[in-house]
Amino acid sequence: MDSNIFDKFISQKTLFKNKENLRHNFRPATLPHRREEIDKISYNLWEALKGHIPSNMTLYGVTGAGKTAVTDYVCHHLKEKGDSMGRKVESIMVNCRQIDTQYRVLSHIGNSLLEAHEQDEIPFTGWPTDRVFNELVRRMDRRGGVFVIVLDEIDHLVRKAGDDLLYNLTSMNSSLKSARACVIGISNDLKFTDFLDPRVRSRLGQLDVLFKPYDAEQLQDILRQRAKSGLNEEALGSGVIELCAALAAQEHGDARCALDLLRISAEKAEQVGDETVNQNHVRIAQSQIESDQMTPVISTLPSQQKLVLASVIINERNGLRNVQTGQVYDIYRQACKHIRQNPLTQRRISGLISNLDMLGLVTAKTVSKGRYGRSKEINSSIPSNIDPQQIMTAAEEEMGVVFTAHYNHQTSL
DNA sequence: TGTCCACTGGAAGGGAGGGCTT
DNA sequence: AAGCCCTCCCTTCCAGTGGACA
Repeated sequence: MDSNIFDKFISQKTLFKNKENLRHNFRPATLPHRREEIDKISYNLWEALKGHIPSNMTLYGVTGAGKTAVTDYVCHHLKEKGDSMGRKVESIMVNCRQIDTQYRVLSHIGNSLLEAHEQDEIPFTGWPTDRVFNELVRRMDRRGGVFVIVLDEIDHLVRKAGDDLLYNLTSMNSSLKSARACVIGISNDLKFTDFLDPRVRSRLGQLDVLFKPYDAEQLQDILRQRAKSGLNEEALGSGVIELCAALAAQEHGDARCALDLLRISAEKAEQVGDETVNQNHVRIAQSQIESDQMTPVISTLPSQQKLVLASVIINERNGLRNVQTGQVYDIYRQACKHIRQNPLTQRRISGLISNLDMLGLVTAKTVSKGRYGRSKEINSSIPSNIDPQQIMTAAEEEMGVVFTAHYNHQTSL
């Protein structure tokens, strides 16, 4: 009889009741330890159900402190209540890390307001921004009701593109005729408002909500709640929840990290055919998460960034720690020479290093060495099993591809 | 106390590549 | 086709800087 490669999975006993419940973007029926924050936000958004404009809000807190989850949760309830009361309330969530220019945020919101039968999407480029804005206003007015615009990771956008978007969005109500809008900004950075124009700052900061990081015990509660609906009862070994919580508490109380740990630990246990998850699986999961997070980030890096990263690692593998920008630049230039590419300027490399720092691939601390100048102290955060030579080869291949494509293009003319 | 190093980081702007409008 | 617009990647220019050293 023919066997299918998937057959063994079908007959395999699973440890999960519902794996989705263990994902961080799953919305559970209750959110433990966030009563106060939920109350604050929902009290404000209650205005929307009365047909008034809620205050704009800014939510602060470290990653995995529940900002996004709470907002999503409250908005979901708001919509539900609005529907039952016959009030039109809509929330639109935009992640400003992925959608990170004014134009793109406006067009994203505008396109999310398209009715199913409509086809006139705002193009991803080509229009003047004010036209996109006017189109958005027109679409919101056509729908009517109150719109809650949630800008997640807003600090990222402000740093990159300035505060024009926030200026426009927070003064939107003067352009709207029948609809109303309020803005909720979510930020990991308490001080991002320093970058804002005072007018924008006062309009956006009408109501601030601070999310404290979860402590280990709170993380345990969260994990227990999710495990109850996500895992089979007998699947959970002793001390697993505690260990996941403790490890995540070290990561500044990141609930997202705790949930990932638990889920992947269970996957690991399942893969090797164990009937319960134990602490060993958690350790394995932890190291997998670390390298899993890193690899796709590195591979999607632009080729020049790859070269810079490789230069940092090469320095480090030669026993140099706390390398300065100039030293990285030297190695980078040699690398360019090696693969026959023109090096970029040091100013640009300095910027690319800061970029790598933001991505968490290196740490770059500006330090002053007095008479010997001011520079960055750079160290890589790359696990030792990643080979800088591979990164360089990848960069080289990409540049080669670009070159060939360019060359073919030229000759075909 | 002033100098000076090795940068940092902001600003302005160019040019290529994508697209829209007229 | 010409004239715009937006984004990305990059260069050039330059003022600013923390702290060791003379």
